Amino acid sequence: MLVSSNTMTSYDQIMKLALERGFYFPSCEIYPDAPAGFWEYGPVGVNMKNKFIALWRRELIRRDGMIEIDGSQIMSRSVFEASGHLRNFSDPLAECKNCGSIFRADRYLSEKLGKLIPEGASEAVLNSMISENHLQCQNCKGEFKPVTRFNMMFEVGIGSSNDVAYLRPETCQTIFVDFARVFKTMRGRLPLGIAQIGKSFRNEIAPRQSLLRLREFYQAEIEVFCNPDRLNEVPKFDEVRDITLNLVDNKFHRDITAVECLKQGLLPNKLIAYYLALLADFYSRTGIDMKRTRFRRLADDEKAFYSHLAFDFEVETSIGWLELVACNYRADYDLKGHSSTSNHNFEVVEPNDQTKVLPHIFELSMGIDRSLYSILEHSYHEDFRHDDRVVLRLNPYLAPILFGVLPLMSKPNMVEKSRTIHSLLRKDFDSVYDESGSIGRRYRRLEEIGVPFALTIDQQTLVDDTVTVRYRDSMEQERISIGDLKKFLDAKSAVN
RNA sequence: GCGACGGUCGUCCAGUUUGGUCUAGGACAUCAGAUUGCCAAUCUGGUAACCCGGGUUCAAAUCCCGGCCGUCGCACCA
Repeated sequence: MLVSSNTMTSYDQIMKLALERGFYFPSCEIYPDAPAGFWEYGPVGVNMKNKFIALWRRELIRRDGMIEIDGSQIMSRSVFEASGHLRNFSDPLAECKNCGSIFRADRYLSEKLGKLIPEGASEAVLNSMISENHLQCQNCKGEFKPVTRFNMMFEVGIGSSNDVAYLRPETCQTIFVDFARVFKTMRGRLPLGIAQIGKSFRNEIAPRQSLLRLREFYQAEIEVFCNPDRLNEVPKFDEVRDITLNLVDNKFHRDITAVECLKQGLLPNKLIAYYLALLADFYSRTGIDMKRTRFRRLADDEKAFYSHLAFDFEVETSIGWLELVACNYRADYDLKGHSSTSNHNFEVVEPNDQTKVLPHIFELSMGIDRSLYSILEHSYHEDFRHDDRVVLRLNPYLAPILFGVLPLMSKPNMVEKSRTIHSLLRKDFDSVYDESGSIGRRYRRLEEIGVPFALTIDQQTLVDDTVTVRYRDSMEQERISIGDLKKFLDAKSAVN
């Protein structure tokens, strides 16, 4: 039993580990004009990210029979006319002429005047309201410049004529735009999940806290296309009915199962219950402490403009509750929009009764970067019994490196044997070879980046072809013959 | 974006108050050699930094201005 604690794990400790060991670090850091909100994954981080994605594919995509696409990051202007992002993905801003403070014009007005400002109020309307009511900056009593709109999308110019296009602010638009072709060519049937992993781009005003609020970030999105009249026809629901969802609406329903949520009317239908449970099941395999997670039902004023019903999957971290996944019932908002803008027909035929239906969409929009941060924080332990060693207790299938090969002594015959053993395994697993420093130091180095196993080559190896396997968490050891190592490592790195 | 505070080796910190032996120091980490040989041992040696630009000055890590970045608060988070 590991005597340890991660109750003290802080953002700063994870940041330090990330910088020192190559998980992630600031983009363009050698130049003084490096903009905020852009971060790179180093060698260790990228391995972990790839493994997280592999787990996502295994536990969500393949498990549920979803299909996956990979689209362009730059998309045409029309896409965002149809999606509503050109209209809604921007805020009217009022800037003080004097001190430069910026306020959201509509909210500022409604706060100061005590009345509701309509969502789509034009700049002209907002300007005249400001001047009629003689509103001044609340910080310095300065006057406001005319209201401008700030859109969070990055604009790019295409070709020599610089035609306007945008970096996608969410990956899911590709899935909507491609839906008709993908559904047809893959002979789809509702309900069908179409998924995508990729980068999205948002011009955040104040990016902060490394991976937690980025301007360029990874999303893993799943769009479930469904028949709105058949949201309770989900035979697979029984597989997940007993999975725990910590649901929060106006009160916390801790340890409530998916099936109980349905019975109590906390979730509206089986389809939503099924996918929330699937998501919870996935995260329970990442090493995140599920006792420190919740599904929070968003109030109407918190929801995105396209969302009819929204649950955030949140994780408790040292800096508070962090949104990892947005689960939105988008209804027919997207396909309707793309349909009318493009004149493309997105209806599909239900095979059993030949009715035409415009699918509704339930979406699971996962932030990969935040997920990885949360896994790191929940996995970070200090072992007070052994010199406060830092142990990253990652599940083997998420560990950036599965094992290290270590000669006990740097004697030529032992080094040679170790290299031979490593070359037997290195193509099948992410691994390192290390002969530098004392054996204890090398163990410590490995466990800090979550390497679950160390294979130590000693005198006995040279005699009987066995190695010592040392376990990261318990520090226990056992002897395994070289011929069995691949099978052993396969078994140990399997998802359970 | 506003405000407050800050930015020195990979990481953490000393040095800035009062400009000058700072040719920038330490710890940890890292590399090489010696030694040891199953849990961060020891010894020796090495690599490695004043965020960027401008200004003041005989002289700037240190003072001033601007920018960039970071932390926190406000605002924002579709």
